Amino acid sequence: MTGRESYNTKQKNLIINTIKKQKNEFTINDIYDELKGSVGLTTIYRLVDKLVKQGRLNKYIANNNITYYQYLIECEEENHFYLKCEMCGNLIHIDCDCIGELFNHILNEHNFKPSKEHIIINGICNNCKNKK
Amino acid sequence: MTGRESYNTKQKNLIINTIKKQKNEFTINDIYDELKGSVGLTTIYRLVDKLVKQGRLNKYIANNNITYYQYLIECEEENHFYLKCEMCGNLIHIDCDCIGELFNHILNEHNFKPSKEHIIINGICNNCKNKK
DNA sequence: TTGAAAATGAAAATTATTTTCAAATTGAGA
DNA sequence: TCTCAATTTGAAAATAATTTTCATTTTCAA
Repeated sequence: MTGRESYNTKQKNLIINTIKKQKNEFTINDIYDELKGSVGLTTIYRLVDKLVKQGRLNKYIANNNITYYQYLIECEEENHFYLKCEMCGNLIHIDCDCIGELFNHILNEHNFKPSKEHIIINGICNNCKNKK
Repeated sequence: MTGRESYNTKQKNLIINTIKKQKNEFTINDIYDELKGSVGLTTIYRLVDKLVKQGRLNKYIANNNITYYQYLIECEEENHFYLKCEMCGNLIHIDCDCIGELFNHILNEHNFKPSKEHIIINGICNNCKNKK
């Protein structure tokens, strides 16, 4: 029984809702632009940081050297597997045994225990492939 | 026939050699510390950036929020697949059909064309698993 | 209610990275 | 070997991103 861990606030709800509304990747500034006047920049940095530590957001540096975040679907499955289209930016959540099979293979054949975490593979989605 | 593309310099060689000597991930400062007096910080930033763009270095933000780089093995294979131990930091290059099979599966079953690039899966290596 | 813990946000501080620009270096061709 | 334009370098300045500080406000269990 340690002290209280967290309080609910208007700002937290606003930030989380705004994050969930983002189609794909987003930056700190995307969120700030929508919430200017309601939530301070510092608060956004703080909550986003916490979400990254909790594994609910993926943080990465893109080719253009900008730091992006992606909201990752919450579910009970152990391995989350995503395909990310480099053209349209879509993040496609895959629910398929293939990733579990790969992980088993790695465990058994390569003696390596993969972390249960989000795997993102980049490429081109079907839509964009046909457009070209 | 455009003009010359690149000149060889003492500094470039020093930086590349120092990068190759790093055991695993490294920071800009790791390189700078070794080359202080011989190469300026700006020059290191510039070459490392170029190597990232060429795909010879992997750049990422770790949990501690520090930007790390990893030297990736140069080879002709299309898909480079690595296992990275979260305990000892070892980066293990895997030469196995499993990743090609996964990529074929993604292409055929999920209608998505994965990029031919470096895939890194985190976890715990056999050595460290046994130590615990 | 009350009050201790947690959260907020503006400003300041810090840190990482990029730009600028004058000087030095490179290397192909004369 | 010399020349010279293109490239590279690096110190300093500028910029941009992120974190810290701290006084104030909010939350929520008792």
